Amino acid sequence: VLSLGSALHLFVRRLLLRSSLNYDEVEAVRGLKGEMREVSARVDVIRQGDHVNHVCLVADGLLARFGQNRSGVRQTTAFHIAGAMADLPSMLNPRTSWGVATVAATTLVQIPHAELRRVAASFPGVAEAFWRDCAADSLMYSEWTVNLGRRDAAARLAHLFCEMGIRYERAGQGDRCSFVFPATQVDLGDATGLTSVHVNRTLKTLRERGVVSKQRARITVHDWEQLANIGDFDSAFMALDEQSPRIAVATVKG
Amino acid sequence: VLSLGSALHLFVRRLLLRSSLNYDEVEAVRGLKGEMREVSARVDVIRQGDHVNHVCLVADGLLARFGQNRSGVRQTTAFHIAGAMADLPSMLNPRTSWGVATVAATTLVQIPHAELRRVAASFPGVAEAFWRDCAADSLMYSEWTVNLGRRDAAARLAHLFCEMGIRYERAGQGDRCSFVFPATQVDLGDATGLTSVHVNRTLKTLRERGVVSKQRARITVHDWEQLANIGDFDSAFMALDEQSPRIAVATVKG
DNA sequence: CGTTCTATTGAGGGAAGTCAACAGTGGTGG
DNA sequence: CCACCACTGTTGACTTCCCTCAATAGAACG
Repeated sequence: VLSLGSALHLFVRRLLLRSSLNYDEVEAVRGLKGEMREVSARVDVIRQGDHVNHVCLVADGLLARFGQNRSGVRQTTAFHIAGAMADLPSMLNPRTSWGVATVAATTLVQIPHAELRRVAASFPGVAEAFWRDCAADSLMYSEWTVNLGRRDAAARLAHLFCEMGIRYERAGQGDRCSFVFPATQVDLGDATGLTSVHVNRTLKTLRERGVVSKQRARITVHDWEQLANIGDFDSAFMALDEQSPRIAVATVKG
Repeated sequence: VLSLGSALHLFVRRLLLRSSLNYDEVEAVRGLKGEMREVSARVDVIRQGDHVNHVCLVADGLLARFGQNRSGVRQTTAFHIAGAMADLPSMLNPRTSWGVATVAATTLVQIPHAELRRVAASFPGVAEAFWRDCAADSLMYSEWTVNLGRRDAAARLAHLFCEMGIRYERAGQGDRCSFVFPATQVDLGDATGLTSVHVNRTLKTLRERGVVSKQRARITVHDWEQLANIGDFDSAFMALDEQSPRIAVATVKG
């Protein structure tokens, strides 16, 4: 069952992947107040240029952050899985330059900026954790740029599958070789800068080579080694290894 | 003449575009210690996977941050002009997943992470300014993803020129219609995911249409309106407009 | 005054896009 | 409960944008 508490639990888990937080800080994050909201698939949660005063924490489902060109064709710039905060940077600049849409039916928690600011102001360690979270996302954006700029269709898809596999695994939602990723071929095209037709053809060859296949929402990797090779994938960029010690001095309960 | 002081002055100027800092905080940033270093063009300052314990502040010149695919072809993910900190996120994770190279001869200041951490720990407002700086960069990465994924060659180049024009103008280094941007056609290809041959052909048509031209290192925009139109450019993504009030409580001189 | 980048142009090829038709699949309402 | 409809996936034919290879000219630099 989905509750505010379980969503915040996932979020804390995510923060702890990249930050050290003490008991008071974790409790402060877990004490955030927000409003649950259920959204069906393929709905725009935030439109480009919106002025928002809350962030969207994904409790379950999948969100895509996107930009679009003049003719309205979308380019996904990030996927947000359960436990991720879709637009944490909006607490620094409330005018979004991006849009956010649901890929599948999604449960999300809307947390007012004021809540986040209150916690971040009282606990510099939490503010730092938010910063680290944003920085980790930022690395992924750079990697996507490389993916779109310098890899062919098969490599782009393979890279994406590797990335999502690692992310779902790290988030405790499946393992890298079998995970639920409810993106259609259109969605995959939006994320890789390809058309859905070409995604279809490319998936077919990957399937026929016995590398990876997709049944409905489930991705099954039959040969991780080869997939990573095709996708030119090095998990180092995901900032999973080492981290610098925290900067913020610990604060007692505020 | 280039000095540590003038470089830090540019950096403070940059931070103030997106953050509010009080006198003590500005003084703390201006008091950072670092080592000046002159690097000639086309030199790798940081290699992918390096473990660094300092950041590079650009005093003068131009740096490119890049990733590469397996075969070593580079994809530039960001340009860093004077006043920018090339790898500020490395103070959170010292292992870089990217490389940094000089595009032109560049003077940079190497500032130890320890210095930055000291200031950020004493002044949460400065830490927040660093966070905002990273977040603004992050927006640009997303925009580059859109650029590479959903725009053709002419639009990619036009978009890049618009972006750089605005950035140089905001940094007080020229105006959007005439600025020094010492990237070769190869560099432009690395940034736009094109080959230098195709960059050459595309620049030719842009020149012939009277939109923009390039003489050596100088870009001259003859028709901003049309350039922005071709490049599908909306400066809103550069987070220049509004910003949320600061989160960190002001700290007295530490 | 050569050497090495950088810019330019041509010819030909290939990866991905466009257009179009059709087959599954799932949801919904009569 | 079935029929319909919208969405998703699949495939073919043709086109186009960009890449590759190659040759040459111009600029910069020691």
